[in-house]
Amino acid sequence: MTVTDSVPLAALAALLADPTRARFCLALLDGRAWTAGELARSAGVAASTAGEHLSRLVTGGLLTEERQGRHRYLRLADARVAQLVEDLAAHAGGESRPVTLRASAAARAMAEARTCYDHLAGRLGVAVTDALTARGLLRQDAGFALSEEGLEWFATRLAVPLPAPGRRPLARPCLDWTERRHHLAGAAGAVLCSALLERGWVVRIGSGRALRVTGGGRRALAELLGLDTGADAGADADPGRARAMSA
Amino acid sequence: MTVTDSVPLAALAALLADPTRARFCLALLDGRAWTAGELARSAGVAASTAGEHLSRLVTGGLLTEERQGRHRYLRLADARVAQLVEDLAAHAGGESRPVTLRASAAARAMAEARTCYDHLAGRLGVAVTDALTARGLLRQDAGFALSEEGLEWFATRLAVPLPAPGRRPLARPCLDWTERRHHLAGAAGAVLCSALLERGWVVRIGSGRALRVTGGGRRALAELLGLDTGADAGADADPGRARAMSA
DNA sequence: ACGACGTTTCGGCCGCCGCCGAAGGATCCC
DNA sequence: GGGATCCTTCGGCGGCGGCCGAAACGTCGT
Repeated sequence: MTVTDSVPLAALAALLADPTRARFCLALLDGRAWTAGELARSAGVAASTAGEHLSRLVTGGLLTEERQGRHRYLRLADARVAQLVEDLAAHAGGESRPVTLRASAAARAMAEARTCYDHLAGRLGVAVTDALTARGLLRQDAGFALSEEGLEWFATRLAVPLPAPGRRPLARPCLDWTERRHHLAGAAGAVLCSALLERGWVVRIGSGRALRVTGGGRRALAELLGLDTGADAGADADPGRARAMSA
Repeated sequence: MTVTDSVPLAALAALLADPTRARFCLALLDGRAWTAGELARSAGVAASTAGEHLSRLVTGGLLTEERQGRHRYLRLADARVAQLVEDLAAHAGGESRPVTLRASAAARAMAEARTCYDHLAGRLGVAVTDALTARGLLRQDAGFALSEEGLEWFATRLAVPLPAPGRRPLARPCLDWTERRHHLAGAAGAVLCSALLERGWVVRIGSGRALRVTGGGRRALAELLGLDTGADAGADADPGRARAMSA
């Protein structure tokens, strides 16, 4: 369509070159499907504006949409796109963004534990990755790779099936933007995260990507990985109300 | 500065969102340092236009520049940036693998030996400079200077006449872009390079600046300077099959 | 000293693109 | 049906940004 398209790289970059579209993609990094209206509000633009942006992102292949009734649900197209956005964000945020120490409750919760597309991030994500490594389950030399013991740990201790080796690598490093270190991503990171969520070991705080480790989760992680997730955070018996996310 | 900067991800993407700037980065993927004019021509824009783009890329941290005389040399800032550009290009272009491979082959040839303006550069250029120095022919203190023995070496051993001392210095250091060290430039560097080319000790690869040391060149350099240029690179008797450069 | 060359600065032009609000479907719930 | 909610389409506005050519600057080589 436009002149930009003569160079595919430029066309792709142009999709992310707009602050509003970039905000959309960053929000969608939590791996969940958002409605167009939610995204519009979270970015602070009119619904009409958001709608056009989202259409461009969809036709550009970065997002996929799913219509349900009067709702339009949007999510990142796949894990590769998520990886790309994370890489760019990490590179861009590099030096000039000590967002880490913002004293808001939401920021603290995010830094503590959150999802990053479909796997764990934040202090929890890094701690789990470190624990796996310390126990010889995960090797971190060139990239990430599960050891034999690691494969067995997933199968018997965690008791979840790992997908057959397909296009997506089992284990890969993902740069954590609060910890500035790598945590476990890839297929193994995804099944680990969903297992923790399914069993109620971690629960989502509000509607965002922040997570909270429950009492049962704390015990389970201690037993499975020797992980000390700290007994802080008071009232564990209040899974419903935890509106730490917003705008 | 602009509104885009409110979201670092968008600011970074905006740098690559312009076809001309994207072309620059893709061209620079070969790891060489290009002059501003070369980049302008390769992208088909005016020198003034290219200059502004390049300044933006430099201040944006994607490129680094180094000035030498009236030239402005530009290269990708580091390997991380190169990785980022490759990732984006791979995602955008879908299937443009051969470009990368050819680029890396070209990059390897360039790093090995090439001309820099009118003298030798790359590993070969630095090695020759080191050999000259080790034999007491070249002094590298403040600048570069040929010793008495060095003058004689050029006249009798290499058997080429050095130009009479004019405006152009006989020997001067020139920063090597791949080796990050200095190699011999100036009038002596120029006559040395043209002598090697004339005698077939080095030949140009394709139409670019990359060079290849021939079998005879290897022997001659070993005898003249005690230089070991490595007997690798297989078939020396096949000058045609070296199409590492292009476009 | 001079000319050639690579690069930069400066105006100025033009087009694209992001933004909005109002109006018009579409869907769900009552 | 009526009304609320979610989204899209359509003009229209404003501004950023890419492009060029001409002129100035610095460097190099003769």
